Amino acid sequence: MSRSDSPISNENFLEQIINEDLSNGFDKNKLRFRFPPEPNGYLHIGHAKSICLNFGFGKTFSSPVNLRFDDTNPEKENITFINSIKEDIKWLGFTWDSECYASDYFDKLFDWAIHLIKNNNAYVDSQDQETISEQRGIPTSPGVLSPYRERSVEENLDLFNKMKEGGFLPGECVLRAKINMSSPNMHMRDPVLYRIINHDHHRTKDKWKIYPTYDWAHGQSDYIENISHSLCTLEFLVHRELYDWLIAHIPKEKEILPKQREFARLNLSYTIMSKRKLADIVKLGVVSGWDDPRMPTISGLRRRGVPPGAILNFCDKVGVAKRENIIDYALLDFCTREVLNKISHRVMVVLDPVELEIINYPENKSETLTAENNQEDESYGSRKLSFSKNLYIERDDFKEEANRKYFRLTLDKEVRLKNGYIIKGEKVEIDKEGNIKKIFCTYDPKSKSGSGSPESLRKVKGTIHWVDKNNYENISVNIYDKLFLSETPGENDDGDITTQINNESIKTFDGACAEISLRDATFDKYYQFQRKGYFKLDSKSSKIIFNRTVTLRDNIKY
RNA sequence: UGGCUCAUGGUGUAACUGGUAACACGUCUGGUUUUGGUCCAGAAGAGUCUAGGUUCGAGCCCUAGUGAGCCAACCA
Repeated sequence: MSRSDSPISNENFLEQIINEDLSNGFDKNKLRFRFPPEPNGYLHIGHAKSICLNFGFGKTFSSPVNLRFDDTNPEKENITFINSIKEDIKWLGFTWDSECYASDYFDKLFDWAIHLIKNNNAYVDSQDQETISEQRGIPTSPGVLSPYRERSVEENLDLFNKMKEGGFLPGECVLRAKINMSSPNMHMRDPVLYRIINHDHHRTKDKWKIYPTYDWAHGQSDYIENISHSLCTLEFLVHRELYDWLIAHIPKEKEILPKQREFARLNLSYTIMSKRKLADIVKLGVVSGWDDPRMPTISGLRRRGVPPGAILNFCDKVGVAKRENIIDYALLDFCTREVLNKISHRVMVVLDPVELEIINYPENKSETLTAENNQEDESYGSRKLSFSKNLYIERDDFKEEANRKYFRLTLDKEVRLKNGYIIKGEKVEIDKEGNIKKIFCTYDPKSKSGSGSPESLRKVKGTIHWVDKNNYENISVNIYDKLFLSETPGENDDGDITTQINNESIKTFDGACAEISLRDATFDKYYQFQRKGYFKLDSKSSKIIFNRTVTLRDNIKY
């Protein structure tokens, strides 16, 4: 097969690395990956990239993927976050092999720390944080050695045990690896392995007074779990030297030495990925919560109506590489529409209603029309629509007069009522303020949709949606816009993310009129309000409230 | 007067062991259409940060610049 017609999509650099390892003799059955979130917040679209990457490798190599909570900082972590993380991963459609916790390895980690001490590779430093930080120096010049660096093994053992027993206050002392205070890599300048934290842990409760740092816990957890490839974002690249050093200095108990490799994190235009800043706008009440439909969290996107498949496609299209990137939000919208177009139930909803009366339609007549639920897929069936003399149409679907680029209803021109008849605007009733009160039209009785009559086959320029004034459901609709004003809000906020907030990011239409079928709207369905966009029933309300997921692609050129 | 990483159309990602740039989004045309949606057809848009070098030939290799990012938490 020639290169040009190869169906194989290009593998990213990480997949190439794995394939190289395989061709160098690494046993395919020993491949194992992991997704290691810290349970200190909700997962966002950036995490989705990492999830898709790791679980994606799990699929392409038929390898297990662990879900491991990096729970080494009890002050910031809690069970709520753990539960939300698990829910989000499941919703995306992935299944983890083992559910692991770094905290499960605290005993092991402690033993290995003793091992380091005994081998003169770690020591207890009795200086405060500020002093240690000063001694570490700056990247361009070497640091200075701690005066406690040469304590005897016995003394270190003694002090470390005392740390464990709660014999010291937080900040009084730490356990440090003894590596190289002149390394150009700051992380090699005797990094802290353990610190004292007086805080109950959500799993180990009050068992521990000391907690391992990220560097001490992460690589070792990978090692314990037999992770073959530990994939993380670029900012951890400088940690790799330490990652490898620590694994090289603990007892050799495992066959597989995990390999850390780094890729660029996802950035999305007009949004922030910083968990801290996301937590800030939640705390400040800028949004209603982590799952506010405007949030870039998985739960926010879910509530907004973005289907999991769209997120998966998006992560696939975004690619994996090592350079800084800002993905155009339009790509996410495209992925969302792409799947929603196939699966959504079409319905008619008038967001901003104005009355339309059909002059020549019999006064007390009412008829039932049939409409397809999804022209992309016949299996979605059809539904009944009620039609009568008085209807509601969208206020901006009418203009008394307009140029020929305007395809909607005007006086003297014909348009089709979707699934109904062809009508012609005749006159308008205007109130004292000059607002259109009511529109009058005539209809062609022979033009009924689907009747097959010559009249019904007539070409008209526009089709508008409508709802029967005598038979509709009043609903509320949330229309969302971007939460942030700037394309790169995190870079323009001068430390205060609230300065970047778009105050018009939500508009609610409480007087929307929906066809009656929406009385039976369900949470599991995705809807398209024809000509208006894709909508999802809000999962947090008992009333009928719809959230607009995304508009339809719009090509209007006036 | 540090170390490391990166640099390809507007955005993102490709280009096998070097053979003069591809795909997707976006943009623009036209067609179809009972959603200004979908679908179909097509177009514009980079000569690969700069300067040298190696080579018959370089986006790919080398050197030097330039620009961007990361690192000096007892966060992850």
